Amino acid sequence: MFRQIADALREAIDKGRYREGDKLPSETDLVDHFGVSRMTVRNALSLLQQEGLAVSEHGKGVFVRPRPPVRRLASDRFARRHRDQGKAAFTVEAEAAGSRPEVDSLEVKEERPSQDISARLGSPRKVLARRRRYLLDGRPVEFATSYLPLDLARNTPIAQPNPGPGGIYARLEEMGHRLDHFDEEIRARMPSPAEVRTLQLASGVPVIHLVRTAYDSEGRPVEVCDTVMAADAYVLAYQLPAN
Amino acid sequence: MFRQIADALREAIDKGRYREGDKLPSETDLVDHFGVSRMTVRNALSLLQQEGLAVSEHGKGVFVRPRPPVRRLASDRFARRHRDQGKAAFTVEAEAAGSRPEVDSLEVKEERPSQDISARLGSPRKVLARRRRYLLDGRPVEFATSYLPLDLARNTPIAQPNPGPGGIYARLEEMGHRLDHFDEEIRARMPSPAEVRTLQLASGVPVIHLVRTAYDSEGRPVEVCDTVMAADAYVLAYQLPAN
DNA sequence: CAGTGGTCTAGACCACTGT
DNA sequence: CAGTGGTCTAGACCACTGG
Repeated sequence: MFRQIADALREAIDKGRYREGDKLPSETDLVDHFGVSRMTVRNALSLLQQEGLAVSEHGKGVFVRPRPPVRRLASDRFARRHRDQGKAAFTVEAEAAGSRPEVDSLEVKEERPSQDISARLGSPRKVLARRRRYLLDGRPVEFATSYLPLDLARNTPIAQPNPGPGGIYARLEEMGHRLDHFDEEIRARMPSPAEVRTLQLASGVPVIHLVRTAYDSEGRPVEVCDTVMAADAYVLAYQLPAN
Repeated sequence: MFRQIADALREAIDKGRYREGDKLPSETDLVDHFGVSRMTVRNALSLLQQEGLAVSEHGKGVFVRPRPPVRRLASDRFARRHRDQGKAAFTVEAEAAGSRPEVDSLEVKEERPSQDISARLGSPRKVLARRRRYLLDGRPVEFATSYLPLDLARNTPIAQPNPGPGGIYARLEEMGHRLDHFDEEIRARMPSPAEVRTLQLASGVPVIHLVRTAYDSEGRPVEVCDTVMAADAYVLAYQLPAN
């Protein structure tokens, strides 16, 4: 029964009878309309939320989930030519798209690396960790941590909260680590409770987990950036040569 | 209360007191242990399932979700050098990884393209659609549809269920469409009910939606491949040049 | 068969929202 | 304040699993 109710609502949403942001019938309405108990109705609404089709707001109602504008990450976003500006890439790009960018909870620390990070960076004893959260129009969309071998980053502008124009990649190149290429690994999964909090994720929204490793021209890994993104806010775009 | 129960179980899982595939305490056990009603316990277990930490099996119990082996898709997987074999790339690679590959529900049809596909392919009136499902060790992991402009694919080996060694990309190149590059777009979201069925997805498992467009050396889009993957079965890997 | 999870009921009280 | 969703109870019957 609760599946039938969910199907009915899903179809109504698909057919446009309810649009993004519209309020669905209240639980009481559905109880009356379908002649079932409230738990059954709640079960149906819960299904739609798990599918990412609806969000509930306490005291207000259940709404068709609005599709936020997505941020497109192009595969050339770290190309050197995009780096000679005074502002961070995120800021430039967000303003170009007409959004209000913010960077938040910036934290720079020396740490002992996790096993995974350590392996990717060639087993340094300690690393510099740069954490920050990105927001668009007040909405958190991404939480990222950069790790650099401490022997490379200590007492450099990279250890400062604001590393200066062009970001840490520009600083690395100034320090003689000409960047050669980046490896990116992409996974998708449901968020942990902590991630739900920091990214203010609605239920039914997965995260994209991206781990990028930057290599210098000698093949040494110089940075690993671990990024968790709200999946409904991003499209990742890559261009691959046919050979 | 149900959050506390979920927290307790989550912590026990994180700390390894329950391992992958282990059975969690039954609902009755939890009711007795925490002194709450069954709905409260079910609420807690449902949370863990939404997080992708647990799966329930009717009549058996609730189990810590096993992490299946992931398939790594490298960004050079369509490089020409990987194409001169007799078998499909999926098959070769799966066997190398020690898995048993299968391809399933193969279907080749002429269709009118959706608006999105049409735009990507330069607005052909009709397209050839090649649908197929991929399985590893009996488990569905990916459902893919390739679309090609019909004027390009009609009456060619591409319109056959088995297009021959090297797949449709090899055939396209034989037909004079030398491939130049691919664009890939990646999104993650929760699956539709239909996708849950065809990929046999557990709750709490998102899908990765990948749309790849192949361009020939004249810049013409010659194929769009729309792929939906079980997110717990894949890591996508890309290599980006620093310039 | 006993034990498990799946569904549903009927009712209660609470917390949040907007008027 | 009325209307909304959030949580919880106590109980019932069902469907599936395994011995």
